[in-house]
Amino acid sequence: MSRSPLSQTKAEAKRAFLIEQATLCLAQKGYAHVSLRDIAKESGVSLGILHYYFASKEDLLLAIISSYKEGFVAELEREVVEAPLDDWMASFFAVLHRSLTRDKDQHRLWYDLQVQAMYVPAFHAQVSQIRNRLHSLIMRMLERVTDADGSSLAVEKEAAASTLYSLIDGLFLQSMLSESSDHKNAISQFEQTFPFIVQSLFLPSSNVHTSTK
Amino acid sequence: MSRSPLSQTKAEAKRAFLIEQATLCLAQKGYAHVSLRDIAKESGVSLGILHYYFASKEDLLLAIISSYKEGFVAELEREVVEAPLDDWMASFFAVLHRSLTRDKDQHRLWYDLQVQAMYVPAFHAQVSQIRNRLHSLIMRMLERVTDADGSSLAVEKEAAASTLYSLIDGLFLQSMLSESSDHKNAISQFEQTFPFIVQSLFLPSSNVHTSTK
DNA sequence: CTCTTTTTTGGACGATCGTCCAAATTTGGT
DNA sequence: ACCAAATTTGGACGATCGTCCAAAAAAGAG
Repeated sequence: MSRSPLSQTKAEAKRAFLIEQATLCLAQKGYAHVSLRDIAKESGVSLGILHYYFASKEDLLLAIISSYKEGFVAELEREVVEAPLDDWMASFFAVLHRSLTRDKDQHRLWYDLQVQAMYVPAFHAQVSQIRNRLHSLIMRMLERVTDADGSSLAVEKEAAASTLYSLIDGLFLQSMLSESSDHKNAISQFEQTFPFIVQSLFLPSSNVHTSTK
Repeated sequence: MSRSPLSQTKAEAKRAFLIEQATLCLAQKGYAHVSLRDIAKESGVSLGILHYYFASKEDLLLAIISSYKEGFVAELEREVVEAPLDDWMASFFAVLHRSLTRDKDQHRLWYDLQVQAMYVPAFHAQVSQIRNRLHSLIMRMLERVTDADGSSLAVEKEAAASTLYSLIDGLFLQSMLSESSDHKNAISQFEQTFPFIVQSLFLPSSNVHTSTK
């Protein structure tokens, strides 16, 4: 009889391990310069294993993107939801700043995958799904703030969340691109302008917290 | 005697032609999926030609990036500088909107090259140079507006230009990523929020034109 | 232990990559 | 027309890619 009901969890665990290792390898070298042999060597397994757990390289990439969603986005959702409501913008900025400096390679990989999704249609659905989750995450955060302190948005919720998302995306990209030359400068500008722009999304008549300390 | 003084211009013309064809091919397939044979076939020349005019593939890529700078950025500079000062935001948005819909593949390539520059150090200098030009372009535009209608910026020029750059970058990326699903939605949100955010960069006491029509 | 199933290995396969070069061709000065 | 330089060709080279597979090794049920 089949042993799959018992060994299935073990197989999935190994599959998850391989996805994790592959993500690390991919974050280091980038989509264009990584090979299945790199991933296999980095994971300490043979090359054939990857084709045993994943049908093809494209299959592995899709699993990596999906895993990235469950990891990074879930963590971000938890941190944002659990963030204190008083001085929320400071804590929100702190989350972004910490993620930007600590998980730099992960974010670089995220932009890489997004760009690849523009060329490879097979990646488009997964990437779009993550972006939708991030978009709704930002929108829920905005709702949470407006509900708490009675403030209101200057534009409709969808537009405000979309704008804030684009701004954060652009600021992250800028901060990562200016690596050695003026990285700290970009970070400080990030810190200076981010709360300012966010504040402008709200109506000036409301009592929004703007402190960043 | 060497004929180089005369044929040099001809050689440079062919070099420029190859760069142009290579840019087109690269914009279609993306950095990760393009080969020198693709470029050669698309250009109607043999493979060896590319190594006759370019030392290596990396050399060709650098030439492409440099050519991209001279093309797109120069055009943008001309259009922005020549833009009318009255209702400047409307014309500025029009330039961005038209470039976003017409030169879509070019912009996609630009994000691709920026991401690759994060992995390949050899590309970093050229990409950073273009970004600096775009940054100063935005800053000059802001200066031009403030000088003309006597308004003033809410934050320092550097920070304002940096923020505006990041916002445009993020909006472009968002608009391109949401291709078939809600592309027009992203465009309309772009149109709705962009002048709003730009306006918030200026002090509310000034008489800034906010119309987008 | 025995046997079936699952897992893993190491290598082979054809395709394609960037690179390189000798020979053929074209070009332009004299 | 002649010749030397510049240009172009087509193919070869080794390396590496994703894919695939037969056989060995490991694992668990009986």
